[in-house]
Amino acid sequence: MSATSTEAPVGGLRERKKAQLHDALLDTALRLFHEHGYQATTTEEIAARVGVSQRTFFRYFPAKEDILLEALEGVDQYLFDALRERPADEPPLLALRNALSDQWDRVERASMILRGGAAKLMKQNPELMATHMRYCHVRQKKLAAVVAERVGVDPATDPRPDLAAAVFFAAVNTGVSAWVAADADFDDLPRVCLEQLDLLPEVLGDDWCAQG
Amino acid sequence: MSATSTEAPVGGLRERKKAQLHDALLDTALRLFHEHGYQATTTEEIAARVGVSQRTFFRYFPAKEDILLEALEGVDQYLFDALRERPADEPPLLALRNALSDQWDRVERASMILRGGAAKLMKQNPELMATHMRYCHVRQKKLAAVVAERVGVDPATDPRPDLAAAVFFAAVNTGVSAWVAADADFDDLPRVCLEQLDLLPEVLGDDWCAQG
DNA sequence: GCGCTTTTTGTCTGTGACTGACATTACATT
DNA sequence: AATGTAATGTCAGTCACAGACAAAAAGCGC
Repeated sequence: MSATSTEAPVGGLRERKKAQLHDALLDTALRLFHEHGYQATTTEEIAARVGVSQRTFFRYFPAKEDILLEALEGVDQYLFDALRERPADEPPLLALRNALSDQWDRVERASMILRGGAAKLMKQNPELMATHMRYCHVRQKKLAAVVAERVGVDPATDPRPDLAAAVFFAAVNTGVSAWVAADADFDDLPRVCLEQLDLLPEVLGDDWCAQG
Repeated sequence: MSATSTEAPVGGLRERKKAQLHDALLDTALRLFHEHGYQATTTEEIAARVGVSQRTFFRYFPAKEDILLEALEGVDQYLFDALRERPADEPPLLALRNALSDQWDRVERASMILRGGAAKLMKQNPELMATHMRYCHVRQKKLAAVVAERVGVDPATDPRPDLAAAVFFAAVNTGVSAWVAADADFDDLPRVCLEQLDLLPEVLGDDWCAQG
């Protein structure tokens, strides 16, 4: 039932309950976001629904927004896995592009909440698009690490993995943004994003300036 | 004295006072951010220092963060101007790169608060980097409009201006991020950002994957 | 099972961003 | 000066979040 969780083989009762509560909070929050919208859902509501105090909620999630972060992290995980499975001789950004394409099937099956949910959430309140941007920083760092690992360089000294991750997210976010603006169907999302990625060479290139 | 303001030839007394108060709030806020940090500065403090109620502060700035947005908008204006002055036959991203280079001199002279300030602000609390990301959405849209105008396409139908703006900010932000991490001098900022922009073709290219 | 330590949770309290409602003041117009 | 309109102040309220401390619930040796 639980939408997320790495399902460790469990340690003591303590850790089990902790993980359980964590997942309960996450799932409940996402469900409430879906039902009433992000803003309209208070942290007290979430806590109450799960049966804990608001204070406890904040002990599991430093901020309300972190709920969204974790949800995205779940999605990113699929992307990372997909990236690792791409042939090593593919240049990084092409591999990312293809990984994005590969992962979509898995995401679709992953979370019902995400499927119809993220779509509606984004359309309901565009502020989430802005809120979402804030996390790109975190997500980029992780993606950069995976890219660096893949290429075999040190992300601390080589700026290219960071830049590649940034460009990738820039393109994908532009795609998401366009998709929201177009009010398109959920299944169109990947296509729109891939289009942006495929457009990168042209946008970067020199043959784009003199025309009407 | 005033750091910002388009200095209209003034209409009635009303509008003059309004603009005056707006600038006073902006300047005071930035000064306080610089002195005590962003978090430590309360909206009440800002309002009190200017001599108005907190409620009035929020009537001028929908959120505390909007102070930062407006400050950035001021900077962006220089970038837009610089971009418009670049030769028309330069491809968009190269023109952006050069515009960034061009604008720096003007920015340096523009605001004392920005000069030593933004640097310290970013280093003091890295959360601002994340906060800052949120605004890229807004800034990107505006930049995309300028790019579209320059190239002579409709930004509503052609996705390339949006993508170009997104990629540009992605690179610049990666540069800023690296600069903050390196704890470098303020004057190094433009160089670091330009480096990222110059690195774009390589990162996009195919000749980057097989090496140790 | 029974104390004892450690972790986790609840409760209380407080701060600070932000908002709606409404009275009040200040400019504008005639 | 009279009156309408826009700006401001005041007040009360919501909500995200944080510190402090006590209560409850593991874990652990006996």
